[in-house]
Amino acid sequence: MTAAQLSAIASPRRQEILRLAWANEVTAGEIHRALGDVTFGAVSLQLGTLQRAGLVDTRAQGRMRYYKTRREALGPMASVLRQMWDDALWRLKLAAELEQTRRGPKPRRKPPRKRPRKGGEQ
Amino acid sequence: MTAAQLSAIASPRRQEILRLAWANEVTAGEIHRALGDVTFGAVSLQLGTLQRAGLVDTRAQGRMRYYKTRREALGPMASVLRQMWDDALWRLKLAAELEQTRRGPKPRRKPPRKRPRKGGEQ
DNA sequence: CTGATATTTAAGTTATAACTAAAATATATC
DNA sequence: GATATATTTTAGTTATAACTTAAATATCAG
Repeated sequence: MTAAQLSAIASPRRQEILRLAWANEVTAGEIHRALGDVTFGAVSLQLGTLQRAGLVDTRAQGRMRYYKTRREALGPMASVLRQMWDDALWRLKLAAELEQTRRGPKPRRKPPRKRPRKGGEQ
Repeated sequence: MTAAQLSAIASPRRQEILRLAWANEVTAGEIHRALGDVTFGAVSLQLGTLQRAGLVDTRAQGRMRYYKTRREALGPMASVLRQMWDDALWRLKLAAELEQTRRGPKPRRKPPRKRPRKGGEQ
C-alpha cells in the first residue's frame, strides 16, 4: 500500500467506483450511469486516478473500456472497505456525508461563450 | 474504521503526527518542534482533526496537552501504516512527495495590516 | 467518407484542505 | 495583578481536488 493508493481510496467518489467494479468488470459508461449525479468526464478522470494508483485493471474492447478493482493491490484495505460498505448504516452515513462534502462547481445555468479550438473563425 | 477516519489517515501531515505519537504520548509543542516546517497553529488544527476522528487520545496536564495515537481505533490500518513507515524507501518517497504536494499559502513577506479585535482604536 | 457512440482530454469554476499570522484562552510563576 | 508559556481559535490566503462543458480521439456501422 502506497501513499498515493491510500489517498485514492480515501475519496468517497472513488470508493463508490471501486465498489461498482468490485466483483465484475464494468465499463466506464456503466459506472457513469450507476452514479447518476456526475458527468462522464468526471468519472473518466477518477478512473484515471484509480488506474495511476494501480487500483483498477483496464481492458479495452471495441470502443468500451472495462474496469475492475484490483483487490490484490488493496491488501488489508480490501476487507476494511468491505466492512465499511457492509455496515448497515453505511448508506445513511454516505448520504449524510455527501450532503455535507459536496465538491466542485455548482451546475451552470447560463450557456458559456463558444470556446473555439484548433483554428477557430479568426 | 469510518470514512472520517480513513480520510484523516490519508493526509501525509497527519500521518507524521500519528507516527510521532505512536509509542508514547507527546505534547503538542513537541510535535510542533519535531515537524519543524509548520506553525504551532497548523499543528493544533491537525490535532483537532485527529481527535474528532477518534484517532488520538488527549490528556491535559498543567498547560500542556499530551497526545497519543489510538492504535486500537486503527484496526488493520495500524499495520498498514507501520509497513509504509518501515519501508526503507519511505523517507525518500515522503521527501519527494512533499516536494510535489506542498499545500497552503507560501510564507508571507510583508507584515500584514493590524487587525484589531474586540474593541479596537475606533 | 459520414454519422453515431464511447471515452479521454482540455480548460475553466468552485469548494475546501492546509496553511499563515495574530488574537484569545488557560495555566503557571512571580 | 503582571508576565511568561502552552495551546486553541479566528480570520484570511493559497493550492488543489472535484467538478463542469466542450473539444478531441477512437471505434463502429452504414
